[in-house]
Amino acid sequence: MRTVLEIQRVLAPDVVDVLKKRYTILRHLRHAGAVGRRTLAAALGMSERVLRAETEFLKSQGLVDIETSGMRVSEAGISLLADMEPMMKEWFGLAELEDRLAAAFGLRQVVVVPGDADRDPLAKRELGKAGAAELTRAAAAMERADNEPLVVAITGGSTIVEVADHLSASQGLKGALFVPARGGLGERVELQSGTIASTMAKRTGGGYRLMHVPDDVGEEAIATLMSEPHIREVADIVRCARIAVHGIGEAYEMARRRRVDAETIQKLRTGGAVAESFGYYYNRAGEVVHRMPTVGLRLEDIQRMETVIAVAGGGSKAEAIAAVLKNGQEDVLITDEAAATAMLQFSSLDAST
Amino acid sequence: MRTVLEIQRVLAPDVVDVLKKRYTILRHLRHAGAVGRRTLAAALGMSERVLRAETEFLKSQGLVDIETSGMRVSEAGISLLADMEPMMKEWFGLAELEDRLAAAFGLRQVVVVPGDADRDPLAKRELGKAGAAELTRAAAAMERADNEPLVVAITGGSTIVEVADHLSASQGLKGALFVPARGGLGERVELQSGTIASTMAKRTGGGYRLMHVPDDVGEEAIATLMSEPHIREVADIVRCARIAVHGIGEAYEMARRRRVDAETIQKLRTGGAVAESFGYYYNRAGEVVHRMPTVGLRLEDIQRMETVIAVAGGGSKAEAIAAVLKNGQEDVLITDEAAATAMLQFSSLDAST
DNA sequence: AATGGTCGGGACGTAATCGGTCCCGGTTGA
DNA sequence: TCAACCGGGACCGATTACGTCCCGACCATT
Repeated sequence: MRTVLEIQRVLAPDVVDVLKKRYTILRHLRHAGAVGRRTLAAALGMSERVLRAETEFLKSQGLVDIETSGMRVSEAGISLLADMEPMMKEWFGLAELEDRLAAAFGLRQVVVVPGDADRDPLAKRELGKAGAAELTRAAAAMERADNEPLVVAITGGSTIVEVADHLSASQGLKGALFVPARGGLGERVELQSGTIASTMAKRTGGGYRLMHVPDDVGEEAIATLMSEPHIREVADIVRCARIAVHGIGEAYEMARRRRVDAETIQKLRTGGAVAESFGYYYNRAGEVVHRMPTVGLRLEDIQRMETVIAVAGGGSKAEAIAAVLKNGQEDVLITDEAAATAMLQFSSLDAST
Repeated sequence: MRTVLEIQRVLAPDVVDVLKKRYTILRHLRHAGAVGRRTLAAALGMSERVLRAETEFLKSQGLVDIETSGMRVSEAGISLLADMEPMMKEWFGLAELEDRLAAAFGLRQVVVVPGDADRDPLAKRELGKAGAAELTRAAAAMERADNEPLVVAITGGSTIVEVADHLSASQGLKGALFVPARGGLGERVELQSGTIASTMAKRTGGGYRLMHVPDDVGEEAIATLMSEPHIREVADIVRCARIAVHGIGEAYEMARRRRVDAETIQKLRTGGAVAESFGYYYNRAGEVVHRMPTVGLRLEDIQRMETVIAVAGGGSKAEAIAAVLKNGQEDVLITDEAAATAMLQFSSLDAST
């Protein structure tokens, strides 16, 4: 039997956010006493208008009193706040996880959604939603020349599909150009980066480019391909990408899905590969032990990038995520509660050995 | 300590509606099996588009599967539905109350909101919201000549203030003309019908007219006033009203608030007055025992009206509401759970004696 | 095999809402 | 006395919601 809250998370997923927002406002307001809209909005990092809408709502519910000197929480509001405190603790536990992860892996920002993507499809959707939100925000924050489209590099995987599905048209992403970070990597077509890039373009009203590169070609064939003008052109665009959104996979799982040859498997095994991202395989220390031979982004391109967003969750991926983050290209991580908890355990174990 | 649900009812009142809507869709869908959008929309009385948005959401949550033959509830949906059933019963209890009230008092439609307006301010707000929704719907359903504004007659009272506060601009009410149903009845200004009419006009973008009639004048003075062109003009407009929205009060309570003279009090007492509405006082049988002398709507005008909406709640008003409804001018009743339950008790008592 | 009805999905224009921004007159506290 | 801050009002572009119609696919009946 599910709880009321779980049912709501399925049937009306946004309410949790709304509740959290209003709770936060009430809390700050109780702490700050009589304070005005602009001051409060600045303190909470909200825009004046949305905070205004919220406070007007809270006023209409009789939870805050509005006086000429400012707003303050009413008796009813204080009582409600007290009743909410315990049930909010659970949700705000995530904020603490975020801070600890950001510190442990040197990230600019971390978002942790509740649940475990391994077991709960909802958690995966939440990952996608959060990823889409971060991408949108990152794009909005970029300074852009008018004539130059914002290039966003995308990898494949089911998690990134979720990100694509939660994107929508916005100012920041208007006219953005979505490109696959790397060429064909032998996935199913609906999980391939090209498919995802086109979805994103469609949903945001942007454009996209594809690299039509055959799978399973050798290093020398890549060199030949790169001299093709079509491929070359797209590859050049990809290297101008300012944002990248990528998933993270377990090394062997990815190798299996991509049907890599026995020789490579052996290489991964001797190298102790645990993680895959962007077609690179990493060991637990975050060192690259193998690189899929295909065109597109190289590690140094990723380093140059302004915002690299990793989206991956599920307890089973914790080790892989930690490994990739140790390599240290990422700026933003979107993950779930299960992975976050496990990652912190890994990282404290490493620190102690 | 409040329950999660009660907290939500305060902090996010709309979710209950959303939940109910989605639950209803799931339920009907489970019952109907594979069925299409249009068919389902017709069965549920929704527009095709909103049902589509909902089913797309339900699909995105994995609760329904969409096939070429139609939509059907998925395994996960069935399990969720089972979990929801008990918690929904509580909310759907209200639907049953609505049906019984409609049958008992011969009403076209009844809306029962949860709670007790006597004790819970939220219930009163819900009354206002439901009243505003019904008014909007009634207005939208009217056939209107282009050049003739839709006239809506309004009474006073705190409940109708709530209705006004929940109105917003809509197509149906565009250009509507709000008028006080009757002249000054000696209330506080913020509870007077004129004030409310102007609020409604402002919120909907419509117009309003006021009757500037002094309080406490005799019958003969009324006749004189009616010959005044200004008064006369507005009174004529009022009588063309096609919709009325009114509150219902307890007889003595209203008499007290309006500071009526001792003689009238005596008249009310001998007549057994229990209820007041539109300035008319009713006994338990629904007979008019007194009429406040002022200009505006007469009982026969109300009879002619296309839609008369009564909005009143609170257990203490149950008897008064029942009395007014027995007179039988009303088409639509908006009330709350406490009043609804008590009214049904009254009505069954009456039937048995 | 033909056909009429219903299916999901796509598209489009308009109404309504949201949200960023600025302004204003009043209040307050230094 | 005055500057800073207050709530409320207003405006406008961006975004969303929604009514409506169309299309090709599919199915059952003819």
